Amino acid sequence: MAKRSVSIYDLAKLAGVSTATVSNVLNNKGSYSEKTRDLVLGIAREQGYVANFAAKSLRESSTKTIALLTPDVSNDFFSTLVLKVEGLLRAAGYSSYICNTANDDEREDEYVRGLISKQVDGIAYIGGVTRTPIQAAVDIPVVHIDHMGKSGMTHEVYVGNDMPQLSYDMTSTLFDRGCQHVALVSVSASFYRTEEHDQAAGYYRYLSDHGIRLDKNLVLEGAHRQTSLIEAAQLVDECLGAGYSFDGVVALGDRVALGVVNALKARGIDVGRDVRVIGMDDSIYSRISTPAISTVRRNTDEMAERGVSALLAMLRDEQPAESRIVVPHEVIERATTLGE
Amino acid sequence: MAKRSVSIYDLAKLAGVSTATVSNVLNNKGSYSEKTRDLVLGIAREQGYVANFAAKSLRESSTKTIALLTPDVSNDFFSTLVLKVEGLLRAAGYSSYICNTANDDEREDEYVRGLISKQVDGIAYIGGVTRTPIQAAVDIPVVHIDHMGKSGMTHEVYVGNDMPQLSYDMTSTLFDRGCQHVALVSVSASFYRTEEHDQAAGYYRYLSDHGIRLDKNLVLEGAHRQTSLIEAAQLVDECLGAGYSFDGVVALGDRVALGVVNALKARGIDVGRDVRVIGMDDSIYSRISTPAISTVRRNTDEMAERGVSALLAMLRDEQPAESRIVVPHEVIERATTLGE
DNA sequence: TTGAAAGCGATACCAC
DNA sequence: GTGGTATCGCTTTCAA
Repeated sequence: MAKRSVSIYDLAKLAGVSTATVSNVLNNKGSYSEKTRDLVLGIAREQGYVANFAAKSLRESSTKTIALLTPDVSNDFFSTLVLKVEGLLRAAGYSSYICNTANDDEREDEYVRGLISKQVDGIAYIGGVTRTPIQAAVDIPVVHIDHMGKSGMTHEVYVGNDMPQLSYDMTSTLFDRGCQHVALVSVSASFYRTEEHDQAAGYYRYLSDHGIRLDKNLVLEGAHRQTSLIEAAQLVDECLGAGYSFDGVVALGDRVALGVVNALKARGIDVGRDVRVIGMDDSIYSRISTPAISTVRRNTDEMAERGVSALLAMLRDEQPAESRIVVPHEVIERATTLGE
Repeated sequence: MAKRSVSIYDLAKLAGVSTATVSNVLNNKGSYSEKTRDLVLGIAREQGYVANFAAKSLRESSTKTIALLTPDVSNDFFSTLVLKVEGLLRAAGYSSYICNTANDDEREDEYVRGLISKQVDGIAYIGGVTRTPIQAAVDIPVVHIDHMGKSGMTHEVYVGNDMPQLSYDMTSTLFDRGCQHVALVSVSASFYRTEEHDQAAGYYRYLSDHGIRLDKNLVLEGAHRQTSLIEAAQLVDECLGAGYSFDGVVALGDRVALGVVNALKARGIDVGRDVRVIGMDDSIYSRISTPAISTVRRNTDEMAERGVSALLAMLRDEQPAESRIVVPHEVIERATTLGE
């Protein structure tokens, strides 16, 4: 297949100039007469010339390609970030590899080995949790989006929300509305348990800050063996079935929150009055629910933008201003906490 | 950055053999003694050698990379396919570029030009609609997943459902349950209007096959200016508000169906009895609804598998057995048509 | 302004 | 079984 495509050498021959000149013209580099430029460009166009990136990459040891590592693109929170990041990178002239790690260290290592071989210029680590120090392994710029970590390396940046503060704010929203017994529902949160990115930390801190006794029966954790929505509903159902009760729920994720709301409604509980619920992500799930679910906007667009520009800066060999970029979040109250 | 990585040449020098031998050992090709093999492999490992793919690609004119073109990865139907396809390709030793075309011809052309330059070995066109003949432009294998077209080219395969039949089955499901006036609700279906892939065709065909008069007031089309769920709800609301009525709804998509159900519920209509609704995709949206929404399973996993194996076959230069692969679909009835 | 030629890293043909 | 070397397509230095 592929009738050997035309090379810069062919163009040179046709134009009666050297490959050096052709290269210069094609890249707006060096100097050449307007005449040669038009000649070369004309021939290039008529021959349908397209540069061979493999050759260019080999020569320049830069592929203009970034790897997007994410646990699972089919998760809508991640895929929204992937979409945005890919778009921004494309605008900057980069292609993106998509790599689904399933949060599996081994698979991640495989990817990284492959990527270093494929000579990617940088890595955007979206929403995952590494136990392996990526940056050290690849020695190319790495940006972590939606995850905070301790950056030691020079070419590593973290962008994300202040998660402990975020869950703190969720919790305080409920108590401020008069809740007395607030449950915490999460699904697979353990994936996210790292020193600085503990999604649940704020819940615990709020309780201790306010001298409220932690009731472990109200901390419901699912292992994410099935859709988080279904699992969350089951957790709530079991808890209630076991005779425990609560009047507020901090749900770590809108899907989780929707599951909670559904489970409560199924038991005839008036969500928003009897029990208040708050989720996070401000995703479609919180909006399609009846009653509409209070949530926390995490500003993913800003995450993507700041992450990509930090990455691009590193690719230009600039030292990024900050190695940890905190994107603000914002509580959005809807019916499930307002009770209207 | 990147202390020039070790090359095959370095290995050769360290092992005291030629690059040819090293290459042979590394690729299990040609012949060499066991001793040299162990020596070379040992040194390669201790030097942390990784092949430079740019060089390999240049030499072999094959990048072991596939481009995934999709309108929008953040759409969960597409992203599920992307996830599956990427996984299968990875298992076969291919990396995947992710390209979001937004169904924009111009952007698509840009991508294609870039991809041909980046020397991708093949293209998986997922869920989009091309007006530009991709295959002709790139002259590499192309598989269209979730879209049927007329393949003329040798290296082009289409994989998807029989959409006209699918919507026919949706429609008949409703009439079989006793509906008399069935509406059709779609959002941005016009994107999909191609001769052989008209999502709505089966609706019209069912009506004419059964001598049922088409009521244009019951054909509700949205332009997808906002979330399809919201838009669908508005369409239904306007229709009802204008005094038209129906007792069945064919919704082209589960999100659309969910919007329809919400709109009906808001008006106090008993969904499943007064009005029956069927969606398609068997996505989470149909399952989280109360009442649960009847839908059509499209077997996306099978689509991905058959699409990828056809692509891999073409990459091996085999002629795929079929150039149009029809994946079976299956109506799944739930509360919104069963009325339980 | 233009060109000759070296070299990026790997493969493969052909001698030995 | 092993090695010398041309080659893939492009960029870039240095001379002319």
